[in-house]
Amino acid sequence: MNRGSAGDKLGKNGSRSKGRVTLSDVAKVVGVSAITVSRALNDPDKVNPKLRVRIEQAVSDLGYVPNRAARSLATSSTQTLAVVIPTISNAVFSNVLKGIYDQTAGHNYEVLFANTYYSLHNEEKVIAKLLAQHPDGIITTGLDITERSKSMLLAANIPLVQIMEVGTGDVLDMCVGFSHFDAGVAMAEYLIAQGNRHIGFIGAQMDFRSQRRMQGFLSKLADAGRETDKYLLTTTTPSDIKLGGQLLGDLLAKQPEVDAIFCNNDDLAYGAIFECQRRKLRMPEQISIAGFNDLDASASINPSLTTIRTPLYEIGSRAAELLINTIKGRPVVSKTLDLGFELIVRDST
Amino acid sequence: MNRGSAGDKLGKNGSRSKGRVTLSDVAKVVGVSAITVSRALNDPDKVNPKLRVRIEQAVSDLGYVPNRAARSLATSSTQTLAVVIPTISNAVFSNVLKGIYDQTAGHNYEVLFANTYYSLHNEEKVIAKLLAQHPDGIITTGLDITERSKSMLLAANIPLVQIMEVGTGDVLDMCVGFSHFDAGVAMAEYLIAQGNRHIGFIGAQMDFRSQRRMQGFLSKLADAGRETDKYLLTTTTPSDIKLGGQLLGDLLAKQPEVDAIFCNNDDLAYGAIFECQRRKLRMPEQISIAGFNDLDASASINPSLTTIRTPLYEIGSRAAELLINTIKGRPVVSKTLDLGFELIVRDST
DNA sequence: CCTATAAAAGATAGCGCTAACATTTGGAGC
DNA sequence: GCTCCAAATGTTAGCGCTATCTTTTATAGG
Repeated sequence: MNRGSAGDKLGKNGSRSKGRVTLSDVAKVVGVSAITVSRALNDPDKVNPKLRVRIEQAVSDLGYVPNRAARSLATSSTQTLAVVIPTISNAVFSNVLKGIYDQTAGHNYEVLFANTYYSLHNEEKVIAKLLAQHPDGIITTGLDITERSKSMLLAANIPLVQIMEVGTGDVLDMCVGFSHFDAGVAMAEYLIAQGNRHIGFIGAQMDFRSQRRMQGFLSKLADAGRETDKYLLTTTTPSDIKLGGQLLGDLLAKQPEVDAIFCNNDDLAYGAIFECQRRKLRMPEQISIAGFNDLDASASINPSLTTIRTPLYEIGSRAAELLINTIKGRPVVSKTLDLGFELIVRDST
Repeated sequence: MNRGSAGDKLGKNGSRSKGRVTLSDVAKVVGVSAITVSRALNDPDKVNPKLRVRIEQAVSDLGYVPNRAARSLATSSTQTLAVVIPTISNAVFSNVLKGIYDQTAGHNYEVLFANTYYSLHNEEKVIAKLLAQHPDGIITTGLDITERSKSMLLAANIPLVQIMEVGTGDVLDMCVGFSHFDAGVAMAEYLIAQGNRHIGFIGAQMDFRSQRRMQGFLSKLADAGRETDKYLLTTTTPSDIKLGGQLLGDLLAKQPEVDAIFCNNDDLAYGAIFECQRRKLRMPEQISIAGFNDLDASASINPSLTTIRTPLYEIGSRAAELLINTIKGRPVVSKTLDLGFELIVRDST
């Protein structure tokens, strides 16, 4: 049996429907009213068990699939959550997204997501686009948003969770993350305590959270009376592994005495380690390399990478949980969740 | 006149609605009918430019956001594509997904996706769930599906693209990918031509496509009169970097003479390379390592990894393109697209 | 001025579902 | 038998939008 060309948008009967089985088709077959079938499916306790069985049989015989658009229109609830992240092609956010999906899967919510590619202007556009779907709740990344985004989100009047960081700026509604500034501080403290003398920082992308990590890092270095600008190298180019090697090379060319580098993220750190390997620089004897996020490869690379483990999956699942609880009217203990971070010391420092 | 008396039972703002701005709110403000506002937004050429400007102004003043559920119901088109992939937490599929998103972003389609976690049973469930959203088209991964999945997909009567591989089994509708068997053959040919004597294979997950790669690889080895089972080590455990190191260790323990290994995917290859580094095995002099997919790190790792580049992003974008063209009734030249693969020779072999 | 025709705007009627209210049914209790 | 009440089912009226058809208004030509 062939599938028929997708061009026949209107059913054979010329009606506007696609000729799909509807609730009233089922109702007709069973000999009851449509609302009874609706109840049998959505609130089974309210229909006579015997009838219910007949209805379920008919639903299955006819292959009835509820039309969620119609349901949404009638209930003004879409059972949909919207998610705004910078980019899916970054393991950081695919981990977060996985947390969101695993959490929602059991709750019959659909997830819609969109990438901003780290642009606030794109963010406005995708927020508008996602809100047009009238999601029951929305997750956005970061606390830095434009006024326009803010007013759209507030006007939507749905629960909102801002993820990835806490402790900076205004939280519009709810918030799940950790302090990037503190993470930067923690790494600086550690590298200082390890006895490194010329401590550097390399960063790419330099979105708001990267900047906060850097600020925390530099503020601690300053407190300890260390150089801050001298061993600093950043770019707004999107981060990748190759770039880590280049930045390390550039920094070493300028300041060969640098003996420890905090890389903005693990990808850059991998690139830096590979470059050190090529230059036959012994880690950590000649140079220490540290990363951020504790992605998969960090434990296996040689030397294994000292990094900061961030609760990515948990951020996603807790944010989705908060959203769902709020939507369902369940009490929410705290509107802001600081999930912290953990310094993972390995062989690279 | 306005809609007044009929709705009065439900209070002014209709207690069922969420008090959002609707088309008729905009229409009232501008002093035209709702359908004119609808046209101004969806088919601007059909309304007088001056009026259109006033309508657009009112839309913006009121912060009107169209309700897509209502639109879907009226048009019986959801402007939604469904995507079924094994797991988002695998760079392979996040690349594919990115291609899908970038392609759909310009076409005002929403994307719904679900993970099967490599289980055919989960796949049935997520297909049912996604179809309940009445997507206008659907993308699924692989050609191996259950009868139940197949009949649901056919019953939905929407365009379908099966992605990731071509040339095996029955294509239900359309298909975009490449031949995993041929990729395995190509790698075997290359490793043989390089003069390796004891050529092995390590694999994890071992989903259908992994198996096909392995079959192609082994069949070529067999053709060349080489050992096939002796240097073979696979597991159904999900693949990750650490596992690559373990499998390499296990294989070397059994067969220390192995001098080349084709790893099921780049992640395993990275783990294998890291393990070789720790064992101070010189690559490629003592052992050659090859991977599959050409992920980001492959060009930077030491030694850089010989691998097979697969058109992941392109698979996603071409699949989405096919779907959209079919939905819009545009002619589709070919229902099956073999995008091929490319052997990337680097320093690890 | 009129008609002819195109362009612009409106009226009406649903899409498929469910909230709210209305009615019927089946027992329990007297 | 009857009343009373809860459980079960039904009726009605939209949710917000657009397909379709109809009417009005602008434009042109004679």
